[in-house]
Amino acid sequence: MSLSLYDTFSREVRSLQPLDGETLRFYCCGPTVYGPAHIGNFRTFVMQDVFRRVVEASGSATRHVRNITDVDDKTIRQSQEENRALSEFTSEWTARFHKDCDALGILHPHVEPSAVEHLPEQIDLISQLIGKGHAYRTDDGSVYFDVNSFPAYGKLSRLAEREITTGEIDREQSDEYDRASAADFALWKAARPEDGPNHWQSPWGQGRPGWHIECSAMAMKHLGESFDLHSGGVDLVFPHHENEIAQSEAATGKTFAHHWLHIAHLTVEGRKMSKSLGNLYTLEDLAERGHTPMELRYVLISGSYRQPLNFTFDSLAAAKKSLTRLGNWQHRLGGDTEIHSPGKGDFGPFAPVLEALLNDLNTPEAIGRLHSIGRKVMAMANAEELSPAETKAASEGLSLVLRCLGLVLPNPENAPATNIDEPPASVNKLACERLEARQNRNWEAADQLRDQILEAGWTVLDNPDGFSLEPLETKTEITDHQS
RNA sequence: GGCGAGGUAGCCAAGUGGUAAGGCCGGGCUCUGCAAAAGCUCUAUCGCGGGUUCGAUUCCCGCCCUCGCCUCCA
Repeated sequence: MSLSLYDTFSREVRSLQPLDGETLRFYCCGPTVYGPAHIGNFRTFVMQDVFRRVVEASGSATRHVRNITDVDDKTIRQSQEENRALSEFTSEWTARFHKDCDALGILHPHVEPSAVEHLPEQIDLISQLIGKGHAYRTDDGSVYFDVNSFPAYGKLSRLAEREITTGEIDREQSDEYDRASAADFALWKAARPEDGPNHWQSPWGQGRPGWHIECSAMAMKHLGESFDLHSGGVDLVFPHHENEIAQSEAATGKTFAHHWLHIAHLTVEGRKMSKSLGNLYTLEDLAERGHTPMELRYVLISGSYRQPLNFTFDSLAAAKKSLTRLGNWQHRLGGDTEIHSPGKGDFGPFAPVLEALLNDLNTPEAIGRLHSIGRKVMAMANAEELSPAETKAASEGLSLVLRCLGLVLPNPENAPATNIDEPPASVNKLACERLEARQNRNWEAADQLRDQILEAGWTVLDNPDGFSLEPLETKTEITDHQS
């Protein structure tokens, strides 16, 4: 069974099968590494990860390329401001990105090309475009793509149906880069003083590549001139992906990507994320509030990728509870807890979950089915109504589902892992006394001791082996502002 | 203004031409000395007004509201 997936280009849900019959080749626009990625960025990367996992579960191999944008306006400006070498600056943020991705259980792409390491490929592509009359050099040594030379321009974003705001070019841009038509976009940008040492030799003089060209060059290098699917956030539909199509197809005459996957944006508490609103959260910000990356992952896949998703701290708390519950199930059924890709397998009683995922990556439906099927299966398991074979099937099915979703669940046996603080000896002593009182069935004394422990700022929880102590929730509410 | 998406229970969020998945919260119950945890269970007629239909939340029209993109933001 293959995946049906909405295609931005044709605007319909289409069955997705590898062009070469074997390996589904796809390209994801990666991060610009000039700072920490925020949870909105991660929605895209997490959904792309689920996409890959589902394709692999459906039986296809994949070849996943995701770039690192390490040479552009933002990386150059920021590194210059910090007085640091571009490569040092970007490799630091690249490392941070990798760390975050790992924490979120995002599989590593098979190839992760860096823009600055693919300058020859980009220059070559630009040369081809000039040669074929699709691009021109300006007096300052920049090169632009001539949009008028490519009649199909705008077909992805249906630009023809829009009112193009020509003439409304940013003043600063038009002063510095002298393009012929407002719609034309830079393939190569001539060096500017403020770029510092960040310019490279080209047939058109010192400069650096434009933003869009890197993806065309790297995608074609690592996936071929024509490949299965291209993906990114919705904001990339125009102009980034539109421009990629124009550059690539003008150069090769072939269809660039056969399917376009775009992930809708994340809003935060009902509002667009922005620096001025102070709601651009990073994984670090969430960690400071006591939330784990997996909780975020769960939230990010709890809505349809085609719809804007509203992130709230309540949903993060809900995710924690759900994960705990799923973790209990997995523990009781005894499945494995690896993060790796699912591959093809028998989903057993959880087959309807895979079905939901194959239906345009319907992750909310899948999660709903996971819960309702899981509840039934666990009820039977608890009533000891499952044969060993059925238990095994359920266990394997659950593991496969979790791997499709990329969820790594908390193990109830190491449950209080969040509690790093050791209780002071005095509190511990009170708790021991309370245990003794309980063993003597002296409930009054036990309750009194619990009150004392509470006053000391700790909660005592009874369990079969004795007790555990947890610090009282210091409710740092969400009222504090981001700086 | 152009293009696009959407308004479903306190919150998040699916879905269907035949009277609405799931999660969280809340209520009730079971278990437990009490708690906690866990388990069970209850809770919506789908923005407003028309229309098509035997029947619409699901299709069409109008209105109100929200949101995204419109040149380098995932």
